[in-house]
Amino acid sequence: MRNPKIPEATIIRLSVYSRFLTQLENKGVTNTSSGQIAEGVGGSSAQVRKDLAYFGEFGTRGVGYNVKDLNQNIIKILGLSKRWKVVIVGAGNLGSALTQYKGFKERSFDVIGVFDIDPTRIGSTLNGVSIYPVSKIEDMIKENGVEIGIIAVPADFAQEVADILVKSGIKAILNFAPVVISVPRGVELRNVDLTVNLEVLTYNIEMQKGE
Amino acid sequence: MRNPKIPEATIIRLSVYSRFLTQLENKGVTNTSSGQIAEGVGGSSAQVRKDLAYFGEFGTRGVGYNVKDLNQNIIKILGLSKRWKVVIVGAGNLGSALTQYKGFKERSFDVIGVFDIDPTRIGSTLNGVSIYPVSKIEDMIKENGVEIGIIAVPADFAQEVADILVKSGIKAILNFAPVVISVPRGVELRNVDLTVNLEVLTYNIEMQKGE
DNA sequence: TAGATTGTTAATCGATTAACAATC
DNA sequence: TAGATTGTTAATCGATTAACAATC
Repeated sequence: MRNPKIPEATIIRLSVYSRFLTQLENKGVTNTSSGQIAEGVGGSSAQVRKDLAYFGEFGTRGVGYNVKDLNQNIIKILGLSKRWKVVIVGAGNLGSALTQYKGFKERSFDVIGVFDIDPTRIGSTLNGVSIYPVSKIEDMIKENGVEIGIIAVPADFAQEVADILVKSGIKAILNFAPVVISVPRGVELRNVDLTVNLEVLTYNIEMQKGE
Repeated sequence: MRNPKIPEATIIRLSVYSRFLTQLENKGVTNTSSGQIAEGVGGSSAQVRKDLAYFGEFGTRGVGYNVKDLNQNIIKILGLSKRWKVVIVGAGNLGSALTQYKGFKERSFDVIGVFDIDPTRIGSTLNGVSIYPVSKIEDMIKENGVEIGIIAVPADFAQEVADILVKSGIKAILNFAPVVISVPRGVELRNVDLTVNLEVLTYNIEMQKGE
């Protein structure tokens, strides 16, 4: 294993570095440094170099990094040099917004189907993506080799949906429902928790006042 | 300062504990233990006790915790015993979904206005919340003492919107735009990064394959 | 009392930061 | 060569885990 326990925080930062490098590329910048990247993403240059060092040597001492090269390397590390098929379960407000979110396509994610239980929604399309009944999830995943599922249903149904996704062979789940769900080992799970994020803010606001 | 550097991870977990305790309350459960909470949220009992210990003694040795009491204490810690006014900037798909998101109200957040630059959107309402022109942000924040702003505009406009919010006296910002924005010290900032979350998943999927 | 479970301390683990030799 | 910046090691810092005395 050439992988000595890489912090998750490092992976998150690599993703942010990559986005920043893409910005530089678009501006026509060809060369950069750990200092410039750090400034662009709000970190330290030592941390940028450390994060990159887990995966190899991408720069030139005394010179810095080639923007395009480095970005391609990070994209490769993150697994984004291929396109990923994604299904979204829940075609409510949030599910619909996510389905139509342009940022996913730019970063190599293709939403190929949305699923709902509401018969009035089924059959219509969102930005060219069809809404199917939940009963079709398994076929869709198996026939297309879908590896990522997004859960955007109310909390009460989230575990049930997770179970369907797992049974269908999904590899990873991004959960937006405000509830803790459990999946077997081997299935990756991340939670995007909208209220938790706001609550960290309110805690911090109150702390400031109290100081 | 009776606040010896509390890890942000602790605050995030407290928010999740609180949600779990609310579930228990709704089921009519009156008493619980650090072990039960840990099981419910996928952590360890030692960590639950440690997290709570930063703020006081909420349990009884040999007995456990009173569900309602503990939840109220955590809610107080997080600053949620009052209601918070929130404005959302951006009435596109994501901003609209967030405006109509029911989970916020349940956790003491009231969205009192949405702002956009698109004249065709301005004047209509989303779930009873009016869409105003961006030029009205400052008045709205100042007149209502709004403390939290949510950014749901494209990346290119995010910094500009952040500047407006800051200038209007906002205390905290939740940023959904996929770009690093900067705010002065004293303004809290958190980022909810949709693509970064997917990219951590793809990295992990690829890692598993490689092992 | 015996059993259970907290609150807290100490030990461990892991991540970040600082420093600097290597080298372009 | 002198200046710049990387890659890497060692030092520091912080968070988690384990253990257990306190006590209901």
